[in-house]
Amino acid sequence: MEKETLLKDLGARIREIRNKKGISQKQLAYSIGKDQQSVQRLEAGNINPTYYYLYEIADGLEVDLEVLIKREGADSTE
Amino acid sequence: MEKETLLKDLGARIREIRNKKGISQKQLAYSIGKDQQSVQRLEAGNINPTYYYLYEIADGLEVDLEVLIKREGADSTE
DNA sequence: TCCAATTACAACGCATCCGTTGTACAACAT
DNA sequence: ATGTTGTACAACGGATGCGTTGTAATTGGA
Repeated sequence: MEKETLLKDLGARIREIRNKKGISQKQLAYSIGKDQQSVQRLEAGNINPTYYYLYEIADGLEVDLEVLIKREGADSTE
Repeated sequence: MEKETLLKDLGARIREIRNKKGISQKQLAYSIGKDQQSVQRLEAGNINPTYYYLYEIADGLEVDLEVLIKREGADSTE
């Protein structure tokens, strides 16, 4: 799996969950002490977030970290 | 959850899985193109690894990324 | 005793994260 | 037309990731 694809997929999952919750990038960002622009870059797949950053996002979205991580059809040997 | 605690827990899980597989830090590191020292710092909880780094580690350990992430007794609202 | 393997810790340095500011554009309401 | 909200893109800069080198302590085998 290519790094760029991996990050874009992650961003897409985060965006999907956020939209499902009906909150804006700004609301999510502020709820965890960040800026709208930071969330935008994350969702766009432009950054490779740290573990703690992911933990904060999961917290802001009120989901378990695994939910952000889980890729459907994932295969550990790919 | 404190950042330091979170990283130490993550490192401990990675070490546990690696030991269960019976491979050394050096073997794991080399299998994913890294150095023993990098893995040592990760397991010690001294770094806050990126998403892609975790992905590589999971690959080297031949487990799903969720396995590294999953914390027993985890609560998204904590 | 000598040597290899494993793990740990510290320092250097380049690349990257990510907080922040500024800006822009579309959709919508007043 | 003006203001508001949501989203996107770029640049700056301090902080940190992490690859690398060097070193050292421990364990165990020849």
